[in-house]
Amino acid sequence: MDKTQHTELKILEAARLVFHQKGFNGARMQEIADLAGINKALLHYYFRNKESLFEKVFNETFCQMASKMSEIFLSEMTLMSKIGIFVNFYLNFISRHSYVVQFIINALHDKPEQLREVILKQNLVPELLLEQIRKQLKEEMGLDIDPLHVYVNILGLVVFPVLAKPLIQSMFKVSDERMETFFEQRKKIVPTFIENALKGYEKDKSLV
Amino acid sequence: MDKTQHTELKILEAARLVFHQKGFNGARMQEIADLAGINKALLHYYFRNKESLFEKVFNETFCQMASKMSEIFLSEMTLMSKIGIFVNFYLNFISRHSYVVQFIINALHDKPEQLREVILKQNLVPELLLEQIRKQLKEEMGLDIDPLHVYVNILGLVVFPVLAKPLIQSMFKVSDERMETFFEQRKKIVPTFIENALKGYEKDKSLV
DNA sequence: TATGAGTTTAACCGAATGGTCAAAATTACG
DNA sequence: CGTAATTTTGACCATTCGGTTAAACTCATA
Repeated sequence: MDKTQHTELKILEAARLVFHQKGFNGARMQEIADLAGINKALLHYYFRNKESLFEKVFNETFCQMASKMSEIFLSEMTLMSKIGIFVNFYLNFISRHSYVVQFIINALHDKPEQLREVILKQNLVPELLLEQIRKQLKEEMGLDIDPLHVYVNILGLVVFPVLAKPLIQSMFKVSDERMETFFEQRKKIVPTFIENALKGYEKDKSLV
Repeated sequence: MDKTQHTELKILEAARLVFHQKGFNGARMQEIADLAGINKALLHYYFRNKESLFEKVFNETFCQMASKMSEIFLSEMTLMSKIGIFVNFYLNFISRHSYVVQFIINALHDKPEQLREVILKQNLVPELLLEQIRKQLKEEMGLDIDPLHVYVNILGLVVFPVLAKPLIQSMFKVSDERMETFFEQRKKIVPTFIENALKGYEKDKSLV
């Protein structure tokens, strides 16, 4: 059937918008129904309840993020190229989907378990990603650093400014326009920052 | 009267706990009342409504964070010493108050305006902080980098891992104990990472 | 001890919200 | 076309939740 798929898609799209912006607690089933242009009862006809609808949206969103991350970091390039591409891609992606990261972090904060089943169901193997980074750190830069720290550093430099955007803006009176150039600048600054940092480790390898 | 202050403090303490962990939407006035060991009506006797109670908690929490940041970065030390101390202090503080950052970010996401009045009321001048960093970058390291980028980088490296703790743990199957040593390691890794990165810029000052 | 302001409580209210149900509309199909 | 299955709707329900009210209790003080 075509029509039922169409409504289901419309519901999911509406749910995505509302859940991303307001989170589980802030979202209203009525608002999702309205946005999808349907009756609230129909919402429950397609998705048993709020939880299951939220779960669908969460899985979908998380997979989208995670698969792109894997794709980049498991590809055939130098580590520094990957980092450059990653930073660039995510700063673009996130500015168009600014709620996504906060959505994921909040969802996981409330229900940390829900991630493992997604990972299993989607055959994601995050450990491979770390192993790949470790290998490239060693082979390309002669570094014996814990890849998790490096990975978390990269994510932090990219993701945090997006999360903290409202904080930064109202704290330092940054206009929307200047904020946009700020993010644009980071596409260059962050990769250089990371490269400098990693190259600095080569000289003294003492620290873990 | 002593008794009234006592109840007010008990309320604020309870409200802090609940709001920090569950946010505005997730928090229930009843739960706060229970935790404070009082009647729900008494809650509204001391604080007009949920919003005003939340605002109190938010202001208090934010000021606590911000004032310590200012204190460190406006003190008389080299920039690198400040960074070391900052990283150390916040990794300790945050691990004991793990919800605080997420609480602030979420609150600001929902109501970005509420920050400015806090800043004004508390006489915080965030611009001074940036100016100080700019000056020290220039004088101590010969760098002409936008201090906002540097500041955001520092925050990102410290704060993001805390926000993403549940993500990291379930994604890479990290045990609670290993997570604790992970944060402990960062007290050394992050300052070195930043120092390396900044020193790397000295060689080619081309980038913004 | 009587008074009155300040404090605390139990009971209650109205609106919002997630969810249900039975009937109506639409579609699939023999 | 007729009938059964699927899809959609409006009305409705139970519960939760923020907030109110009026009465009761506490306690300082005159």
